[in-house]
Amino acid sequence: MKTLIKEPLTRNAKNTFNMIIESAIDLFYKNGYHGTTVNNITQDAGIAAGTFYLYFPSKLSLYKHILIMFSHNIRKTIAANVSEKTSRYEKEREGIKSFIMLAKENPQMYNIIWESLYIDRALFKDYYESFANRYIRGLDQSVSNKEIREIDTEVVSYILMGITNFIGLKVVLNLGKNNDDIDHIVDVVMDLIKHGLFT
Amino acid sequence: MKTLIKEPLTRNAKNTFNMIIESAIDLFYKNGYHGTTVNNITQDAGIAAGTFYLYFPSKLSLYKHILIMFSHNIRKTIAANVSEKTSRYEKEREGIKSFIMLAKENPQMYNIIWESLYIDRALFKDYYESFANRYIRGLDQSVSNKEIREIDTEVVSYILMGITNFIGLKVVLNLGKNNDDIDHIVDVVMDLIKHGLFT
DNA sequence: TCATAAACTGAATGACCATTCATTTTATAT
DNA sequence: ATATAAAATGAATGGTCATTCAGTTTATGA
Repeated sequence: MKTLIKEPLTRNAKNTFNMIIESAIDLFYKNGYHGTTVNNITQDAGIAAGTFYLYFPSKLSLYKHILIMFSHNIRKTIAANVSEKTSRYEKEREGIKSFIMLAKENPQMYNIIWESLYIDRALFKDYYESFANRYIRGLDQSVSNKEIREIDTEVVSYILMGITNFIGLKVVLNLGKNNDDIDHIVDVVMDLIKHGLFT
Repeated sequence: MKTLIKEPLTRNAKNTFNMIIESAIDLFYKNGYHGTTVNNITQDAGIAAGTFYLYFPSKLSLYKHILIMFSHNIRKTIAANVSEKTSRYEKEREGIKSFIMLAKENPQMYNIIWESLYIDRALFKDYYESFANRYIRGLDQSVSNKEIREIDTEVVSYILMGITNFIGLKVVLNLGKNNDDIDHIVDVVMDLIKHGLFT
């Protein structure tokens, strides 16, 4: 793969580089990848069309760069918050809550990551498989600790990612009602995970 | 909204109409909506480009028509299978399994529905909100029956949709391992929903 | 101050693609 | 057999858009 970006060298260039990224995040979110032209991005960033290609070899490479940024960001944020908790229950609660808060604060992130399924399927698969693998490792450890019951942790990791993602979707797109009280939503999730659904 | 389609009248025309839809489903799945041209579709269907516009006023209207077809199909299939079961537990199991089997057999369905988020956000919101509303109604009834604990059924409906969708995603995209034994996967889901995750 | 490299410009290019329409072919009903 | 409506054709149109490039401006360091 060709290099994704050409690093800006000077202070001014770094600034231009960042403005391109910020405009792109905003426009990809609002109008989607295909609904956003390179000229839209450069106009929004207040630069000439050609300047774009000083830093990114193509529109796709910019998209990939943004995806990788988000991916790092999510992992770092969640890992930092989760590591402060000790019990598996608290770790799980914190992981779910961190993700939903992140999604709520950066709705762009959410949309852009999912869209990768329609831009570069391999990228999407990679993203979720590596996310799942980290999850599985944590769950396996908790099974050893006897904090979690003996259960297929691979399937469980997709179950938990599914819950978190759809709750995030609900909050970000404001599906249904009551999307402001994140703590209540997380409580419901934890209640179900702890006690099950049935009487 | 302009009408989505112009109904074909004769036997031959119905055939042409169906070939357009089949080719489109296949190509939208393989290359995405934006990666598929109307000429791709007509070539695959073995007809002239102009013929397309006898039945669909635009590429988007074809996409919407397909989405509505799938939506009906999913609801009808799941509703039929679920109605054969009596207990909430069995209904839930059947609903999850039916969806995953459907997704496995029609991986196109899956991809095309999610892509609506990037083609027409209102369509996507509509799809999931109305799906959730049906789910909520069923859950509320089971709460009345005392088959399900007192719990926020709206949040629960998104939790369950999230689980089903991500498990479906895993199976369809073959994420991770062990994606052939659907019964085992459904067992894990039901185990978690019944007994919770923790010791 | 001057030379050099880095940044930047924006009009032009060429490929792509949804949609149209004048014309032809096919099926049907009397 | 003939008239009529329906179905089908496919080249042409017009607009969009990623990308290029020849030329200009700005910053830096000796």
